[in-house]
Amino acid sequence: MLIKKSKKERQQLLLETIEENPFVTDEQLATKFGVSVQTIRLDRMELSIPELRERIKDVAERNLENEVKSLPINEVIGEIIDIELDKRAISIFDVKEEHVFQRNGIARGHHLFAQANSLCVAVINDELALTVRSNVVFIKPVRAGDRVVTKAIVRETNTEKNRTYIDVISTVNNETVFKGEFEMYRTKGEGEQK
Amino acid sequence: MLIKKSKKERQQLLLETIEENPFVTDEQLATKFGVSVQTIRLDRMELSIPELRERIKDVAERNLENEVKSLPINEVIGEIIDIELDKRAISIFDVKEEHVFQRNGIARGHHLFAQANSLCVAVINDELALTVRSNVVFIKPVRAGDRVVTKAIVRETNTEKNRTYIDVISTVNNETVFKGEFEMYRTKGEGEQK
DNA sequence: ACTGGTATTAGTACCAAGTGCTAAAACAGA
DNA sequence: TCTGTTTTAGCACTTGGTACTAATACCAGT
Repeated sequence: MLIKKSKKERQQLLLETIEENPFVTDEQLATKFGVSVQTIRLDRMELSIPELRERIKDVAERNLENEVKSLPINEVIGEIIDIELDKRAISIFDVKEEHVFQRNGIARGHHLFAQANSLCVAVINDELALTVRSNVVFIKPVRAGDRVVTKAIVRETNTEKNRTYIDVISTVNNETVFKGEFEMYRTKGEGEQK
Repeated sequence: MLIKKSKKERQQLLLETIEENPFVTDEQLATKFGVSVQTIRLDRMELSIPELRERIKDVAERNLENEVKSLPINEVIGEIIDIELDKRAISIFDVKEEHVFQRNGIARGHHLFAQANSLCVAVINDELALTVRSNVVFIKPVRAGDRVVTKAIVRETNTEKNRTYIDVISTVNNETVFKGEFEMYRTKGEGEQK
């Protein structure tokens, strides 16, 4: 196992080792590569790899940020840019890296659904609006960088049944990428508020 | 600001301070509370709070785990607890405050949709799985604190059309809260991988 | 074989942020 | 005043380093 590698090989391996396990000390690395601790330190210097404690701190800090970041599936998904209560509404949603499958770069369906669903809730002029049922179609893949424009149009409100029916169409560059029908529950009929 | 607190008060505050910012040194704490470093150390001992480096390491370790998990599982809303590829899968999702409308405490529909949609993607044993269409029904409101158990059952796979049809049922305490049918696109038929 | 340059090792002093231990003060209540 | 708790001080030691100097070792070219 302890066949002496060249400096370059060792440094490459060093990078990989630390990448994989940032918690390893110089001492352990020295033993692993069969060189002195000083050599490891020279290597780290050349590769500008920080010392153990700094590495650990970086990991800790980086992930403390992530915790804050992982909450954004929160209020309204997308930004509402136009709304006429109980009639129609438009929102835009900029697709970012975190919304797509890293494997193929295509947006996860539930983000498009979330934008449409949020918009339906928003367009209803009522204290309580809940989604009862929906039929949706994902027509064309959406990718990071795309700006999704979603329009919700109220088709019908049935006051006896406390229901509102909404049609939703999402487009990217004027091409339809998503369509849906939403049946929403509401406590009061339109215009009956307050 | 430097009104001397009682030992108990100080220790309570110490706990909160460190909880909120694990990166604080004994020195800084001593200054903050207007006591000596030794006092802080006694306090930490009594409260069995580990030293700075250990705390940082804990954060780093905890989050490194999360990171590893968040590659496969960040892709999924909810935690998959059982899966038989191309057949069935079960995930659980604990509804928290951030998932509900603050107005009425009811979970936003798109979170339930996201859990179901994620599960459908996961159950498909294929490199590429995309949602094409779905019909969903929100049967009963879900609230913060509820644990949603979602089962996805593959109904049919049509290899010529590259489609898989999946039925999803979500329950809270054995009561159905959500139902859905998902039509998924896949590149290959089941069992054709590699 | 001699010289030079790179690579490696050794050794020292120093640092941060501690632990562990002992001992002296300070304070508080009966 | 005595007693017990709380706080402070001081010192030796630990880890995992940095910064720096100096000595070797190795390898190639002439």
